[in-house]
Amino acid sequence: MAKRAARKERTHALIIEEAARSMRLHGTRGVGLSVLMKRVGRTHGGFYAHFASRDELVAAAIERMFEATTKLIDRYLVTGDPARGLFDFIDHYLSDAVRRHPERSCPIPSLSPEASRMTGLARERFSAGIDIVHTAIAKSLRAMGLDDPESLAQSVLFEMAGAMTLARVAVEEGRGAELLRVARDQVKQRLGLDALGQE
Amino acid sequence: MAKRAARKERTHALIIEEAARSMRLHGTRGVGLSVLMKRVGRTHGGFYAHFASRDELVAAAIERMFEATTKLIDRYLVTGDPARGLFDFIDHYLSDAVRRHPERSCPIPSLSPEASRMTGLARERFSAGIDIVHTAIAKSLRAMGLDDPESLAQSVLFEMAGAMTLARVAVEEGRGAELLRVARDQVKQRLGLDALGQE
DNA sequence: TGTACATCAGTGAACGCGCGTTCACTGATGTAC
DNA sequence: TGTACATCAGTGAACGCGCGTTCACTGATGTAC
Repeated sequence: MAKRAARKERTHALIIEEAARSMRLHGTRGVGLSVLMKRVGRTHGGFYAHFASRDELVAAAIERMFEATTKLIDRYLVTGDPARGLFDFIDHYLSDAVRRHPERSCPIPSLSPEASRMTGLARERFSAGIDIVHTAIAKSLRAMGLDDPESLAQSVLFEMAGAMTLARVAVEEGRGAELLRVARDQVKQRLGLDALGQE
Repeated sequence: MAKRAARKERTHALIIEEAARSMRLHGTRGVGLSVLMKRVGRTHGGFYAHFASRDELVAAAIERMFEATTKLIDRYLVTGDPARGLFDFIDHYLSDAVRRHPERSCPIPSLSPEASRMTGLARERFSAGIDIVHTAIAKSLRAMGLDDPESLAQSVLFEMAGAMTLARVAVEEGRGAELLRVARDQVKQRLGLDALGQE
């Protein structure tokens, strides 16, 4: 049977899921365990049947966040035409939907400065997550035959991360969406991808 | 005389200064009023002779942080040759010293995601601060005769903000400095500034 | 299949702690005459 | 210049609150025979 084990596993996954969600939205310090466990439908004392400490949860949540980003990479950057894939990846990564929903988007634009203040496993996982994105972009650029794909990929990732971060800060209505449009155009243009948009 | 007023003014400035320092280092939520007032050499109850609330201090500190950035802009981007000024601005903004000392650097790479979660004055000031940097870069690009300086300036600011943020996350020794070198080269290259480096 | 006991995910109350904020008080500074 | 009173930046203790963590307990699930 293992009915108990199955329920525990489900609870465990739900806690991580909810942490990944609300920490991207409010920052890693922005959610209390009490609220979090209530959202999962459990009482907050039960948390310690799953994690030894809050820090351990943060590390688990970061891992979970990058799994979502990895899925995105798999969708756009692993198979198919590299130029077309990268074009679509950029459109997705810098979409207005992503701007409005950090809770289900790549953690890099929402949590990087916090990550730079972390230590141990959480920090390492975040850093490793960034490397995964960089490597995937570099691979596409190399397949496209571009010069120095490693450096160019870094540059592109910097711009995309910065663009989403700053687009989220904009207060004026429509300004965030406008900044993202600029970023998409600029990134595509310098990768020679702008012609693809006219098909 | 106004000896009392002078002392109050000094204390007020010290509180903002220390807040601007430690909030860039640890995040706006990363410093308590008690520790902060101790660093200023006062007891923490005295805080409320200067600010109505902690939020008010955050707004004041953000204003202070951008004053430092504005000074940087004045130094590099207002007078003199625009290309040379921008070249030096990029070198400074993306220097390894800045990476190692967020406490005395531009708040954009260290606090933007937090800013996107703020409301009211603090949020508006942060957003206005970003605009100041963007406008200054755009002005230089226009003076250099580049196409669509507004969009290009956004793109460059995105990349610089993202580069510094991610360089600070890197764990491996020397990796952060390396990422910044890449970013400086890439930004200069796409602005046609790389030739200036050989003088 | 039925009974007796063991396990352990989850409950819910309590813990100490640091937080932002309040407040009665102090004593140096400032004002009035 | 001297005296009496007012001001108020700063003190230091206390406040309620939410935090992460602990713990005695429960009762459904699992195991042994």
